[in-house]
Amino acid sequence: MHEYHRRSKERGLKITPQRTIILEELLKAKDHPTADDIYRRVVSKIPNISFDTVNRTLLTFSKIGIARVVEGYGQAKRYDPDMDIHHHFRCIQCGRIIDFHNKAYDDMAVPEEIRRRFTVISKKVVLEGRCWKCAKKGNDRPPGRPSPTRENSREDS
Amino acid sequence: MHEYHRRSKERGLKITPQRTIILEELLKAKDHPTADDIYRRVVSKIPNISFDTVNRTLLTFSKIGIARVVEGYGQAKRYDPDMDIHHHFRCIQCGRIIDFHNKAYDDMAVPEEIRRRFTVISKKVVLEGRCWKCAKKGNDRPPGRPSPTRENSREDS
DNA sequence: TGACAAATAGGAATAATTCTTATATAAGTT
DNA sequence: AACTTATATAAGAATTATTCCTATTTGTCA
Repeated sequence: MHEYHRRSKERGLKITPQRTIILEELLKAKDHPTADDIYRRVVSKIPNISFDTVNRTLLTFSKIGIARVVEGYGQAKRYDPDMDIHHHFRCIQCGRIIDFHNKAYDDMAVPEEIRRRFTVISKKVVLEGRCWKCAKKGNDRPPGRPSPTRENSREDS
Repeated sequence: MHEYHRRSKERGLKITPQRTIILEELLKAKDHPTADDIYRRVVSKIPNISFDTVNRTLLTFSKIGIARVVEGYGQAKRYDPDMDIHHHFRCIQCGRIIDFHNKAYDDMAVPEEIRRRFTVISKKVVLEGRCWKCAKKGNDRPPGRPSPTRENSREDS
């Protein structure tokens, strides 16, 4: 929240009630909400807010570094308010993304070859496989369509 | 190609000329093409193929394990025919994804905590930052819209 | 308070993906 | 080689996600 004010001023961005409430909702989120998810949560507080504003604002947040877009696979963008280093496990069946922390992963060095050519800002390990729920269901069902965008449970993508 | 026949038979999938040509194009690709990219390449060989067939087929390939969908950030899905372990660098400005190999990364152990709860099938490190081209341009331009879906150069996303 | 750049709402437009349905075809069986 | 049938296809409609356009409003700073 403090970062929000600091970086906004730094970039000449205005503090609007819409942005503030969108940020509050995002920070509150324990999942990795889509723009549409946030829109639904925010619209109850600012009934006439437009989807475009929510979407634009989330992109703005990711540009100024107070949220990030997490990796997806062609579905809707998903945002993550946790800017600390952490890693992801992704279920190839339902699309759920689960955060985890691991010191060894945090400490991995960036290869010289890469550092020479690029400016590396962040680093993360992505593991893929099946979550306990999908493994239980049996892997006979096609891993086709990832989980629905709406109505998400805990520890969700 | 052999895997294609083996796994198709295993799953009761048919070998159709469309699928074969789509696979050939995918294997030929040195970038990470979108379904639309592949469609454009294939349509010159099978003029009346439908986009839907290409899209469906690519999804099928990723299900039977002869291609994979690479991480994106809300843009079109991108496919990768390289099933061997490798890692990605992604430019937050232009969206370009660059493959690289690194033995130390390949050898990282999967944390016990994760192995207990999930079935891990693949593992990869994703680095993010700016590529040399975007770093040169100066980072004044908003990192907003990622690179265009079309007209991609080499070493592209 | 006044000026003005930036942000917003609302709806239109575009992109990406998937669905529906009628038809065609690969692959196994005779 | 013909038969059978589950699977795949084309074509276009429909859905979902995202962005653009424009008139209007609103923070911010002098």
